[in-house]
Amino acid sequence: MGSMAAQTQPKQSEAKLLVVEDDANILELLSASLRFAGFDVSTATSGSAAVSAAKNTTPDLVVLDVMLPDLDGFEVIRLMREGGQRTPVVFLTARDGTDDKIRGLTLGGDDYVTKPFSLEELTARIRAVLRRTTQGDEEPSRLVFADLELDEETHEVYRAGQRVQLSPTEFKLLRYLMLNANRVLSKAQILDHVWKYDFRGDDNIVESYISYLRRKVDNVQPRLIHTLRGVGYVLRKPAV
Amino acid sequence: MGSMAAQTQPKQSEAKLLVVEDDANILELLSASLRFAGFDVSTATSGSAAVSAAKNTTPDLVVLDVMLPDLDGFEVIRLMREGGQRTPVVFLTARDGTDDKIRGLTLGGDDYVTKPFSLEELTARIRAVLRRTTQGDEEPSRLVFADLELDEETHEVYRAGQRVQLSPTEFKLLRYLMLNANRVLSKAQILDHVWKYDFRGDDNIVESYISYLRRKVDNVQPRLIHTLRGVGYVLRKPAV
DNA sequence: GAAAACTTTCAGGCAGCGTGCAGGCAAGGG
DNA sequence: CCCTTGCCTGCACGCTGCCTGAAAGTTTTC
Repeated sequence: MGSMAAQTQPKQSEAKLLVVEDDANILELLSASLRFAGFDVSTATSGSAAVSAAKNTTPDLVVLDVMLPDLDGFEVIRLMREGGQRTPVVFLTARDGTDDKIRGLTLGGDDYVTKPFSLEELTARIRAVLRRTTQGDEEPSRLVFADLELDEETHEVYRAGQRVQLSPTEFKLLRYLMLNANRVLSKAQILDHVWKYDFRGDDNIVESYISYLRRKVDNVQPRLIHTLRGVGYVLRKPAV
Repeated sequence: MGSMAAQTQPKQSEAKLLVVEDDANILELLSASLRFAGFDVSTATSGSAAVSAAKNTTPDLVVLDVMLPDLDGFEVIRLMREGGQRTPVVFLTARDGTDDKIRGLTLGGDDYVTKPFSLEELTARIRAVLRRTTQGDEEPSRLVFADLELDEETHEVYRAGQRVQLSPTEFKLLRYLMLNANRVLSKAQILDHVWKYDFRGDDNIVESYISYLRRKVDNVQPRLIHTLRGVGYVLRKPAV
């Protein structure tokens, strides 16, 4: 019969997140999708609200917009840490990389993502930070499906033991497919998760990247990337 | 005598739906058939009515036309969620994919269906979203009848253990037959459920697709798809 | 600041699919 | 037994969705 039990959720460890963001649209986008990804999400829309929320709910990680109406993100963190909390942070920043303060963040185990970002980018960073800071129960950084291997830390990809070079978008797409192996993904879903949220292009770009991936990663038997005409794509082992 | 108790309804969990649609014809079509499919349906014909209806009846899922006279669908959702409701949504949208806002709909477990749609398409999406968002009591995604198996998530179909490839319409038709196993379905009924509601064609297309299905899926003993001359078709195990 | 790598769009081509038609066959009634 | 009616299915046509090469546009690298 069919393969097997669950393949339940693309879920991650059920960690508690605090998401701090003043733009209502982006906040909604983030909380909806992070919740769906299996996190326990609470929210705040200002710096001061964030500080007290962090005190009460003791999140495992904070997703924090740098630009806030009252305090800026760095102030928020300073206050939290004065209060004794060492919660790791993933910052959301605007693209003006001139901001020196961002540098040096990765030293403390924190990280940042620049707006606009894709959800795959953000969740990958969140997972990576949690992996680093949650010592003990090693969340593995290596995804494996059939003879396909992808290492989230080193960004290395192997098919049938052979190293394959992927561009950033190709990598993100493949990771998304692997995290959702055996689940059919529509082009709309792929666009929503792998491309930046402000992308205004059409579905065809997904077709293009599927084509690139096939050439680089799926050019041997058995084929793993399958098209379901009118429905979407799926990563799976061929019929029994 | 006869087979047995019930085989009651093609019922899904008796979930409460709120259907929001301003076109009276379509609203009637939807509420009638969703009710028949076993849902507990309430309706609204404007955005503001929808918001307050949602507050009062706390539906398990909202079917929401994007184009409404007062607020648009996105505003409705925004207001509902500001009110603390996390109800999942299936949007009904026009086909002109140019609508930027469509992006991001698949993120929180929500989904959308483009007009014109078939009732099978819509109910399948509703079931899928409920399955995903109702954690806990796993509604199975696999329909089984005799040695026929159909997986709604992966779109895989097996007959007697053998994998069978179906086109989208073939798949929808088979799903409809399986959801209504042991119930006689007229060609008109099939046309109404499996084909888009604006289809203006001939009954003969149902005959054609039944023929395709027989060839692909019913070419072994015992035959499961039966013709009732002058009445319709039925999926059932041969006489005792 | 030039070159290389990467992303995005465009367009041609192809295969799978949906639909209508028509000839043939089977069932049922007179 | 023949005629009628309803159903089955092969065929053909046109359309849609998908794939991919190439070019244009953008970002990164050196």
